[in-house]
Amino acid sequence: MKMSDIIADFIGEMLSSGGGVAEVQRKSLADRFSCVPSQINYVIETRFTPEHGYLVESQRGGGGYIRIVRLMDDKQRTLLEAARGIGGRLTQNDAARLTRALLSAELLSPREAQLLLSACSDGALAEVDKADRDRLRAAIFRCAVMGIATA
Amino acid sequence: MKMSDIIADFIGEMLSSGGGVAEVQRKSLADRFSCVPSQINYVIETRFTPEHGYLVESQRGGGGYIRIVRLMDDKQRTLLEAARGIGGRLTQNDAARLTRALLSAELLSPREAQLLLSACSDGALAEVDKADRDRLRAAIFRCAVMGIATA
DNA sequence: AAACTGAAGGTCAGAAATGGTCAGAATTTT
DNA sequence: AAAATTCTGACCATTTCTGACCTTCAGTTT
Repeated sequence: MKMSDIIADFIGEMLSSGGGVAEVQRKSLADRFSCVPSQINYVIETRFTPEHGYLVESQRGGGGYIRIVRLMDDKQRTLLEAARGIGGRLTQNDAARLTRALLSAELLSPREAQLLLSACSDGALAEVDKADRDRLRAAIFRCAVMGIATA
Repeated sequence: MKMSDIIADFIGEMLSSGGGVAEVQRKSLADRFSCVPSQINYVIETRFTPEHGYLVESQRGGGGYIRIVRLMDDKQRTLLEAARGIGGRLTQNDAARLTRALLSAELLSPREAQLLLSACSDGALAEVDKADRDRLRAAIFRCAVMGIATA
């Protein structure tokens, strides 16, 4: 198997386990596969292009990175799945985590994420009994996400 | 995570909890993050510029400080006013009307409008007593709009 | 009032840490 | 053998971080 394929597979794994987002450092990856850094560029340029359904962002300098995002063709479908996956209760932390995930998968814009989070924050639900909050939060979150998924 | 990002986040937190204003001392901040003071300048110069919507004032000498102020643009201000204008109760119809208004004023995108409306729809609040719904809806709506206005 | 002093903050050049590009060599496929 | 693909390395660009040196301000001393 060619090195490029091995590296591409590795990135594919990262994408799967990372919910569609993989962030790597060029040098580390190159070291791991004992190749030259530009090899990583080659792999990305030949297998993770927009035509293949990927989006790549990178940042140079200290702490730099290369982030590969799998664009889902049917974002709405994924959103819908996410909404269905929400259980009967949702803590504020869980809501934040889920929102971050949807955000990094680019299923929501930053503003939409903020809107969603604020709408089901403890602040918004202040007048609701603590015991009921997480259930209500789950309902609001689910409805909101389904709302835009089926719009 | 890069030091610059960590420091920027810290300042962001201060801005949020400080209602859009954060006042720091360069040396203390640098000490807290074990970096050189000019690093603080770097962070401010790269992430809290006027282009990013911030205003920075500083004062040298004893008791000196650096104050970072988050500026709101007109849209944010208008959104905030809209949020403040929401009374203690909001019917689903009123929510829809208000949302349409914000939408046609281009203060919200269609998706944001849909998200907002779904989040405080009767569907989302099904488990809440009818008598309480409009009050809760007002709270959710207000929080959500303020959330994006002050993001 | 003027000078001094110590405590801030400001600037800037350069080092360090990453990622990007591209021409050409090596290898594989046709 | 020709064409296409893969790999490498030299050189470039960008971002972050550091430190030496500079400026300003408030309070204290003369």
